Amino acid sequence: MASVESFIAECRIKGIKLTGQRRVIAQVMVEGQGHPNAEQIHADAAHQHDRISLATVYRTLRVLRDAGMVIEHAFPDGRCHYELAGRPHHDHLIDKESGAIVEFCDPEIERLQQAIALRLGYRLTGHRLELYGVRAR
Amino acid sequence: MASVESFIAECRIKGIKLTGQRRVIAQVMVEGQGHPNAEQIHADAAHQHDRISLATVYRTLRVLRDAGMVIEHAFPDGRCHYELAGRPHHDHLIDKESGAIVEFCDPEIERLQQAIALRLGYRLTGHRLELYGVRAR
DNA sequence: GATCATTTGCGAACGGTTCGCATCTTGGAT
DNA sequence: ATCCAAGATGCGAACCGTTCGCAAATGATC
Repeated sequence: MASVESFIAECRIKGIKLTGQRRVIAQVMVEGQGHPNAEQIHADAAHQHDRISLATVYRTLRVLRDAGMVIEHAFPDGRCHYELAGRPHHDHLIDKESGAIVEFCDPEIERLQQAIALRLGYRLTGHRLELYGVRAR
Repeated sequence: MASVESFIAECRIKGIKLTGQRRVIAQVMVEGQGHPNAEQIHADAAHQHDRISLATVYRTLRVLRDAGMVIEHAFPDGRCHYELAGRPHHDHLIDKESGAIVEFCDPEIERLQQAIALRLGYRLTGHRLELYGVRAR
């Protein structure tokens, strides 16, 4: 998902009605980085659109999530954080001191998770792996 | 933590004041099984004590958690679930259909998590690993 | 048993998220 | 370009799990 344009195009293809607010939220998600929560997205969006409510941010994120265009993570700060879907799969390491979020992917862990689920008699449909740590000195 | 008695004894050692309500909650945690949430603990406790509020359950669980005697998990149903601490470390596989929670432990995954954190320049202080799946037919 | 810090129940508050509703906007059809 | 139905928006209230404030009750220590 390189550009706002292609994101908007995908919305159209998926039958998601486009409004001024939604375009702004799309831009914030595509051009922003990291794993913002709804409040941060709202703040960024408000910067470009003077008439956008937090409720609309939540509603739009839900629409995008249900369309598979955005991924929602319930992080342990008690809020949901959002990121663009379609990027390579990864998990998260969360810096307990700064709150910084580092992405990583380990094929070996992914493989093991499959194996464990299978061993327990389950078909894996998803997983959540978060590491918490502090910078090593 | 085999018995309610030893749990109570540990409370005394740790300076946790014992009340009727706390004894009942201790019993529910020690003799119950699984990963109940506060509401379920409250329901079980109310069965043995006719004067126990949900607020007390939360307060007691917090005391026990802070004392390291109970572990709190924020599962994706939006509630916190509790289990006795001191048992061997494990992670959880959650049945997306029934809500059943299966415990597992994989030393290899534990080792990999350490290695990943280190590789990213962090000292691991904790982790959360949940697998979601459905029964394989 | 008296004392005093702690704990309790109650109901209100909290924080993130969702909802209800009246109003406004969008996008397809004309 | 204009109209219209379907759908989106802002606002504030509601929601839900959890926490808090307070006056009353209880437990550990003497």
